[in-house]
Amino acid sequence: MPDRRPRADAVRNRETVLAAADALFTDSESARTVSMDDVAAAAGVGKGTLFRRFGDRDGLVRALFEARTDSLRQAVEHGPAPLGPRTAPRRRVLALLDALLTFKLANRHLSRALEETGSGSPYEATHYTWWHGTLRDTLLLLRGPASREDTGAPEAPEQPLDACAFTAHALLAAVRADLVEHLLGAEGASPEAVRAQLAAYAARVLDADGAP
Amino acid sequence: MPDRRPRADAVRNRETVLAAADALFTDSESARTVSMDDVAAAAGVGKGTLFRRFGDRDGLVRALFEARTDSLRQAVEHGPAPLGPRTAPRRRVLALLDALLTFKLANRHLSRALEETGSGSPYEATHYTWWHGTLRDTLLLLRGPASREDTGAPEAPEQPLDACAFTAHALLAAVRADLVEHLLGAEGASPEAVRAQLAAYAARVLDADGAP
DNA sequence: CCAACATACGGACCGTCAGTCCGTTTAGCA
DNA sequence: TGCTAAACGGACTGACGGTCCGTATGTTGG
Repeated sequence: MPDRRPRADAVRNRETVLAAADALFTDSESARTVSMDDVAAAAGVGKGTLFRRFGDRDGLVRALFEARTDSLRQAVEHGPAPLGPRTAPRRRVLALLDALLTFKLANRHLSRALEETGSGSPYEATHYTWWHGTLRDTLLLLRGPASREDTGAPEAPEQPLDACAFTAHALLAAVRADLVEHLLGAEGASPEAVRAQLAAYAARVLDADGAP
Repeated sequence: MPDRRPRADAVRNRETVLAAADALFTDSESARTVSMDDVAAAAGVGKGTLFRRFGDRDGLVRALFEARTDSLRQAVEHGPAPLGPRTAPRRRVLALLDALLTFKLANRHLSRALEETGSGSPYEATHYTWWHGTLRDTLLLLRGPASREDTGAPEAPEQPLDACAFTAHALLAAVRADLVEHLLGAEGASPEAVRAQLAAYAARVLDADGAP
């Protein structure tokens, strides 16, 4: 009883829908103005097909986001410096943040859609927990393996809330899509200015990190 | 043709609605599960009344938030140290962040409702721009008056994106309602732990702030 | 090449919800 | 007490996310 490969028209439609949704999102001001009917119509596909493929609105946005994000993720997980895992921690943290910010700058609307469309908070999304885990682990390295028995009492598998985890959250919060959008839009900042400010900010956080 | 004072039943209803909405929000898991019909029913008031008073969903949430936030705002604008304007900058920044976080810890659901219900981004909301302005100005003082004749450079009303403004955004992002909720909920942190982590994080940012 | 089956398709349909409209009620005033 | 402007309430509308099911089509075994 082997699982058959998916039908040809199915995969074709999947691509069509993804492309249509992408175009719609990047063209529209707010992601909320794009309805599922719009996507279906733009893709020349029935609504049923849309929901069958992606489950719900969230699923569509997630699928699109993952497709666009895949190469970045590869680079972080297996690539060379400065994003890859063999980079020196401090440099890598800065590179990770800059890469994430750059992606959001280039895909503002999609990123906003992802963060605001979630039925729950964006913090439950697997892509967030992945970024957070990666960043936290790198911060842990940066801080040095020495100070690592303190956070948890020897027998406490549940750390209350370790400093690296919080720092990772706080740094990621600084590149949230709606903030980025606001800086670019209402505050009229250039992408380069935002990147420069983030880099300076992150450097300040890191430089103070080791020394209490 | 003086504007008459509002009718007695109108103000009574306003309070009733606000109280009902507050109760509903704090009881419900996600603010999105509270419909306007729910509020109207709980307040024992017609839907028309609700919308006449508050304009739309956003208006209701904003009104409620402002009512709950008012005393804090007073304390920041005119109160004594550590929140008031006469506090030493470093101490005041820490106090502001802690006060804001404490408020969000105590009013999780309302705060989340405020941030996620906005038709636009939360960054356009006046309460955000107020917090951001206050924080930025205090950071400016902290950094020293030296580097500061530029803001109102006679001919440059548009600064590109100054470091204090960005830092203020980044620090405020660390206390966003959904992050706070996540830390408390999914990560099981205690309110005190979150406050401690935020204080430590902010201190790191500030201590590095002066020295490039 | 054909038949039969699994899979996918489409769009009518449903429930919910924000927001509107308008006929009715009532507070406030002279 | 009677008049009027203000407020009230709830039926109604339009839009949207999501479901259902009869129909069409790619795929596979004979």
